[in-house]
Amino acid sequence: MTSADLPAPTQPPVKRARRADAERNRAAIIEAAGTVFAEQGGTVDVREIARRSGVGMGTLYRHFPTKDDLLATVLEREFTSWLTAAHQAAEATEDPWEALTGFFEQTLAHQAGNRALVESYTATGGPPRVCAEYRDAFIDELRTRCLNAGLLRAGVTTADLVLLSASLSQVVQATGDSHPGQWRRLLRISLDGLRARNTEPLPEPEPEPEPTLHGEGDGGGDASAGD
Amino acid sequence: MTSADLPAPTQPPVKRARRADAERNRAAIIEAAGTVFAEQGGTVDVREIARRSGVGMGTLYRHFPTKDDLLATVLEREFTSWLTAAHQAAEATEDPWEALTGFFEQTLAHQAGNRALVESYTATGGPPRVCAEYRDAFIDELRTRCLNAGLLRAGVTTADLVLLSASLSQVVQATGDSHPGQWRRLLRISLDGLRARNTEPLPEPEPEPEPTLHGEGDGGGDASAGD
Amino acid sequence: MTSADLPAPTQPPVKRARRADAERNRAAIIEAAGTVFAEQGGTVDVREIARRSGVGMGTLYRHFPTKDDLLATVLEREFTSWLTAAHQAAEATEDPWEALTGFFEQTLAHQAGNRALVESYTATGGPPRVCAEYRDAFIDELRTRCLNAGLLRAGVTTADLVLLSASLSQVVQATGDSHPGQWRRLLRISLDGLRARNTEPLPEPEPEPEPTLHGEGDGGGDASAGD
Amino acid sequence: MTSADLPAPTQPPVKRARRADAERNRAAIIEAAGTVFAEQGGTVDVREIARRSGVGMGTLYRHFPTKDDLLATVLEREFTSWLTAAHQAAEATEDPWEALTGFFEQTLAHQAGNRALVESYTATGGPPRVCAEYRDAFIDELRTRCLNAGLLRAGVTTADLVLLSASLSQVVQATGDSHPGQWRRLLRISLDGLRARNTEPLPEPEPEPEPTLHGEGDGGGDASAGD
DNA sequence: CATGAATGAGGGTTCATTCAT
DNA sequence: AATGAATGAACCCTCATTCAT
Repeated sequence: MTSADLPAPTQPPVKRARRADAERNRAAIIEAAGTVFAEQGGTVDVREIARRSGVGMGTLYRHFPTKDDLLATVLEREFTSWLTAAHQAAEATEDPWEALTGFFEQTLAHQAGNRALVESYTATGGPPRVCAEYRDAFIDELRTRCLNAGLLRAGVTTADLVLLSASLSQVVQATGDSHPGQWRRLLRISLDGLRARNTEPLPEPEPEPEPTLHGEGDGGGDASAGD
Repeated sequence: MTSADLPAPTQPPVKRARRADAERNRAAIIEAAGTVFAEQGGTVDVREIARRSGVGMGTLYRHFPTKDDLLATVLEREFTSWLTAAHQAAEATEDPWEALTGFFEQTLAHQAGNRALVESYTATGGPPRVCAEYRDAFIDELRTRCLNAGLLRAGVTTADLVLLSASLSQVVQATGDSHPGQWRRLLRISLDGLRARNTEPLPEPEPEPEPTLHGEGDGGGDASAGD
Repeated sequence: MTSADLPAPTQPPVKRARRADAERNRAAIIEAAGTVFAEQGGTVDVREIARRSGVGMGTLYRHFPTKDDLLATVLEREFTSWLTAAHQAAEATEDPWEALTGFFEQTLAHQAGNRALVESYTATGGPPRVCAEYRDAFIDELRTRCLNAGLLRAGVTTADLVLLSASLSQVVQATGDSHPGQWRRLLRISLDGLRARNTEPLPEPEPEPEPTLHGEGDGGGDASAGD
Repeated sequence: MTSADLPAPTQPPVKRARRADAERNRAAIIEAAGTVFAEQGGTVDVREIARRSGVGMGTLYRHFPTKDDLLATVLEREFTSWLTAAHQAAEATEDPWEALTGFFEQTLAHQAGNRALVESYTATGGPPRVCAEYRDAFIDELRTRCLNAGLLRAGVTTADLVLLSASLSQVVQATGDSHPGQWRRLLRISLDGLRARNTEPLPEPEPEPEPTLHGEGDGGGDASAGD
């Protein structure tokens, strides 16, 4: 993933001299911000992040013109890395249902204890569009595999699955300290509700009010839990 | 302007009047706070509440020494009123499963759009102990009825149901504006996962880590979603 | 100027209790701000003003929601008090030309050393509309008196006089420390150029570009130096 | 990317190249700064200047140890070039009064729209000494020509003329957008006040207070508007 | 020497809480 | 007891200047 993987024998390693340092700072900021946002949520003092990154305020603001930009960046990275890992895990799993289960397990384990991440589900904006698209595509894949294998309840949409994961994430968050592991029970229950043996039709989703902002809504594969 | 202007010849003169006045103020504050917290969440400016209650800051702080105290009081009241209504509805319903379903429906309908209430699930603290106990007792009743009727999955605990309701509440909140009604699908899925036909055993809850703060947890009927 | 001047025997002196204090603070803020703005211009730290007023930041911002509001208020007050004094002096002066001269003298003496005031001529916005109108009306009066007495050069507009005063104010400012009194010479020169014995016609003012904001422009009595 | 890539066999090798490069940078900085300062005044972000010059911050600060130094340099250059042009124009004009008039016209036309230049009249410091001397000498020349031709009012000093030009410059600035051309009227008025037909003596300049900083001021040929 | 990233002291503004009236 | 003005510690962000590369 880093350019270290690519041999660059004939190129002058110039011009990236300062960039290296800056990149390290940027990384440090993102990492510190990730930690701090996860621990304390999106309302932390920016100074705290600067302090923990070991950089000055100016550096922080050079890299991220706004606190919200920083938060968005951090969330996007966490989203992406989570999705990547989840995707790989799912592809490595033969059994479709096991893949679905594993996805949820991984998701919840990953998001437990990340306050900012969970906050992002409630906050306006939600995950960045790109992530959401990627996520939806991936989840849709899982869904299709399970459907084709006759394992998934008829009528379950991608949006349902997305919402379910978001919903359970918040449970993980809420129970994280006092009842760790409790969420596995809920997950099992929900997944059992998704099994094909549940033949009752699901209630039709009401038509969306005004598609003012979110230009989705094809009725079948809709998603986007977080906005 | 004060009720002191009104002579109250036959009654113990001043004290009562004050009391009444104070009580009215307290009620006004709680009502306004309820509205405002529901609309804008727990981060609103206290002034907004004072303004809408028609009382001064001093009065507000006389009744509630802290913003958090006010919030806790408001939440407790909303919790209680919700539980009372839910309880009555449940008692009026013959069919146990219908009672359970109705409870969830009512809960989610009630909590949709109450930002502070939903926030309270994530925030440390959660609902006050008294409420939690009441709630747990009530839900346990629902659970037992369904169990006895052979409708509820074996091994489902009160805590599971509590968590489920909290979890779905957050979904309602998050999807409220963009996908209203979407939550009914999730609810159906979850409830189907709770049906007795699901015979797989649920994962055992791990033993609690350190009962540092919340001294509950009898192992079987434990609950308390919000801490 | 204070309500102490008005006897209020039959009214309850209630309800202004806190107001008195607040009013004193407000006055203190305005006075301190006046001083500080005059000394250092409009860029001073708000904290400095708070310090010199003896109030906290919150108090300052309670009275003036924005630094600019404070500045505007201060400027308006200074404008008004200056105009009032100038008006009275002019009315007390028989000779029209002497009235005009006195007005300029008073203006310049008053504005010498007030950085913020002079800055306001250059800054966008200028004096508040009301002040400008009052000022223009007053200057127009002076102008008419001189014209009727056959003392003022034909074709001189109110706007000319307004501009002249603004212009000389800046000279006073610029020369204040090093060449005090120097401005009197310029003033004399300018006034002599305004005398009726100068019979050459003045260049026509070009038509205004776009009357986007300032709804003036009757061609004859136009004014508004500061925008 | 540097000129070091170009071999310069027949010349003293490196040093000159550096010098040339540095000189080009310096010129670029000054030019960009001139534009930016003129457009936005002396408070612009130094980065803007660096960006427009195409040099890094370090280079900029190597050439000008302080933002103020850069500003001073820019102003000095603009002053000088303006004076040079004005001087030439004046020398090419036969009629002394026309020369004087032309000087003012040119000055005002030149300084209209140069925010920093006009700001410099109000700011402490003013134009650098050298410029002031040159300017004073030149204006004194104009003055003498007019005096000798019997066109200029008796007692008018160089300082008066300097101040007048500064004063009118600010008017131009202030009215530039809303009332363009308005300043010509004021200029005419002032010049008419300078004509020899005005025989009233001008008020004596008060003796200077303390020649703390600016050791000029012989009473007759004094000048220096900007401090 | 050039570069541009880093620094950090402010600057304007908000808001939970206190306190004089 | 009620009022609402006062408080001041934070908060987010900017920008002149320095410094490692």
